[in-house]
Amino acid sequence: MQLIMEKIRVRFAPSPTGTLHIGGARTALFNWLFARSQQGTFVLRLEDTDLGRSTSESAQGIVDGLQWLGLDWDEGPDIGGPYGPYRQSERLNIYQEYLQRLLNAGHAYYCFCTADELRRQRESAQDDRDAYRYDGACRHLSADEVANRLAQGQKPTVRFKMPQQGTTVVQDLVRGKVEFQNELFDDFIIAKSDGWPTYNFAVVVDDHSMKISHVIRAEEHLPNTPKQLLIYEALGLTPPQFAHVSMILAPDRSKLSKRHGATSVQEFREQGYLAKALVNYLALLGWSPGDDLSLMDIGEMVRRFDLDHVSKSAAIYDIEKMAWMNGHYLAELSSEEVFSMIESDARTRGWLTNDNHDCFIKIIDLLRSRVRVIQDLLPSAEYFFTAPEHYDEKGVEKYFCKPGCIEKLAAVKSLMDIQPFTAGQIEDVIRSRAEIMKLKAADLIHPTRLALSGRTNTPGLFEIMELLGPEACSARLDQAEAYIKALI
RNA sequence: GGUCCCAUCGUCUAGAGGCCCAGGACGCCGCCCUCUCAAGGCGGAGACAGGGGUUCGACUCCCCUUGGGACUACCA
Repeated sequence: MQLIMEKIRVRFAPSPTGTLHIGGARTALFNWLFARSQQGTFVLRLEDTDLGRSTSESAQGIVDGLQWLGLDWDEGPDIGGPYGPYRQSERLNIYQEYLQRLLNAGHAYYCFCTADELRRQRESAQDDRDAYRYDGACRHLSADEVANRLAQGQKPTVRFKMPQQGTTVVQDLVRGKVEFQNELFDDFIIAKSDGWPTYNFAVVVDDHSMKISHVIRAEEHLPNTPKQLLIYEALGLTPPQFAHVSMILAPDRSKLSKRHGATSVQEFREQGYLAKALVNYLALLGWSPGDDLSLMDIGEMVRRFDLDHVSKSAAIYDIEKMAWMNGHYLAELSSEEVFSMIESDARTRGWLTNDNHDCFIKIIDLLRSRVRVIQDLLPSAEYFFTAPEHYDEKGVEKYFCKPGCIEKLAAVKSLMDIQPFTAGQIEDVIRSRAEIMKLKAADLIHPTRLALSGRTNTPGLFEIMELLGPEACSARLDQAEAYIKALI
């Protein structure tokens, strides 16, 4: 027997009240992967019914972030689609239509209690043993009474009439069967007094009218799901399938927030992380391909993605592993690609000029395996452009303060007329000189490195010397000699 | 407080009753390479939260405890 499956349609529905967090990015990624792996449709919907907090800048930031990650959508606010509009703020008439249906059928009612009254009730219930629930004061208002208050210009909210008994079962694709007692819920508000729907009502209307087949979203929405299910039922609609993915937590196991460092996609981007790395890392946070594979391009993820391997437990995000992955993807870029990513910064620093492009590429090749994020590359390249202003303290102690150091530096300096001045040549000459002096090559190399770069750890010394050129090398060796003499 | 979810190395995870005295990855440690630091290669330490069941057999199933998390708004 073959089941006729409806076309898979999923959505990512952020509220544009902030940046695209990595948690949201991962939810978007899972939806996207699911859609792409099932030949389904991925829709982007903006949940901007909170008029006070939603901003267009935030919406733009989210859109930019998704695009940067490479998560493209088939329908959305910018490109439209058959089930639009895709911005909740443009769907008021649709919500009102469904709201009216609920009102007419007696599944919802007007509530004239003010926000103030409600807040007071909630506060005084704080010390009680049980949870606060709306007392249903307006549930039984007569039709006349309602008409009267409406005529007076009072602006009511609309509440959903919660069944007082029975249980609602959420059949979750990652969590299995989850049951809720209806009596524990109160008559929650589905439309605010300004006429706009609240989240629990708007999602139902939107997911249904956009023909969403699978709702893949964060676990924090699981307790909302029974309310939504009851709305579907009251409306006589078939609900979509649900899959609640676990949360991403900060290293201290608390909910991710600004104090945990970079948490938004934008910040990672600015810090020099690669989209490929972020996508790969996020995919593995809460999902596993089933075998030992961990580095995957997005195509591989699409091929392997399935909801069965989405984990139920919360994941703590580990910046170390993220950085390692970034280093891996950084290594895969061509030098020119790395170059283009740091080009403007390099010009600003005055290091990149119109005629040192090739030299710059060589510097990138020397440094790239030594940094994990692109933004660290330039700061570690300073000595290629300016003579050291100070020398590493431990290095000074270890090399400069040792007897014979001046002689060693002088010996290297005497070699600066090497022809051609290439890494290979320089290495040959310095090594043989060390032999003549009955020294290990390292005895010449270490003080020279410190003299030229001010540091004890750098890429290969001979490559650095080639790029610096004989004049700069000589000058820096002189500078170091003067420094050492001043020490004594 | 109430409701719900979750629980394998420090972290991300594999594991769908015997294949597991538990596999991989990051990190950590050691070795190799080597002019240092990275990168790379090789090796090592490191976990089934606790207690009861069920079963010939439990990391896997059930219950309790403990611990974490989410929700409890005219936010989403």
